[in-house]
Amino acid sequence: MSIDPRLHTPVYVQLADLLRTRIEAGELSPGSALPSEARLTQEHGIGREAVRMAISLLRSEGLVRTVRGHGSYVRERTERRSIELAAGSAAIARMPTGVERRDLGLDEGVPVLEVRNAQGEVEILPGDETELIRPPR
Amino acid sequence: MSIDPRLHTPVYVQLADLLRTRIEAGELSPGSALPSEARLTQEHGIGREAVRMAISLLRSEGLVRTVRGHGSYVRERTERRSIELAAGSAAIARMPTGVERRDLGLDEGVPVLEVRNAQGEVEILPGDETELIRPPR
DNA sequence: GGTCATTTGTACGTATGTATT
DNA sequence: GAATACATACGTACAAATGAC
Repeated sequence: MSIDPRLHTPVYVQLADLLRTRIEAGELSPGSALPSEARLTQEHGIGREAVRMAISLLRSEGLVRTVRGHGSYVRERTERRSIELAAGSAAIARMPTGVERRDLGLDEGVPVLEVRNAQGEVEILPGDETELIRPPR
Repeated sequence: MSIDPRLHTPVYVQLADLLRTRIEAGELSPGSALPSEARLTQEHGIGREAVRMAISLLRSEGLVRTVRGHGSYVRERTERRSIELAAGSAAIARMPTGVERRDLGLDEGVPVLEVRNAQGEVEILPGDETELIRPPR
């Protein structure tokens, strides 16, 4: 599997597709490190910007987590706590603000659930650790 | 309000903060166009990459939508359809795959709701047009 | 603590491609 | 076709975080 700059598909998308395939195949397993930017740059003969855009794309999909000065890692599947949606409550999904992301310790590419109960009280829940349920009657 | 490259905060974050403030103040109202990349570059005396990173940040927060060859626009608040979470169902929030984004016509920075009913059937709903509710008893 | 190598982050410049008007 | 605007992609340089020693 290789990258061809002459194709219609942008180089960075080709690299993202390639890495995503390796992740989904389990070749890059949850928790394991992606090759460094330098390695990806050299091995595929492309520029660093294309490499960074590819990884940024995977981050925004919630597949990858990047630690500055350390590397990028395949995100592990988190445990989800089941939260019961109470009668008279409503929930929406949206991206967190910068403040919310810091407060909740959310990775990039992770939405939040905003739940509003019958009293109008709002709660913000981390999207990757929450499952909203309504119990069977 | 101005941008100072000497501050600890990166230039692109400063610009994003500045634009976000103007959006939240209503100075840049929903549907209206942000200044072009060229204008922002000139007016703030910064490079184009910093401008693009700022807008990219706002996009990932779901605040802004960018149309190639046209410009970037403040995203309008969409109407939300209320969907009842059925008994025995569960819902999670996550980012869409590339395919899902195209199929649902989602802007960047918009998550999906993945609802699984008691029969195990899965439905993917656009996060910016959906509100999950459980009716009052 | 301090230094070093590694790795990602920020920021600039330049050039060309592609979509819209 | 022309003008405008965003997208892709290269190169360069330096800053900042991390881990190893």
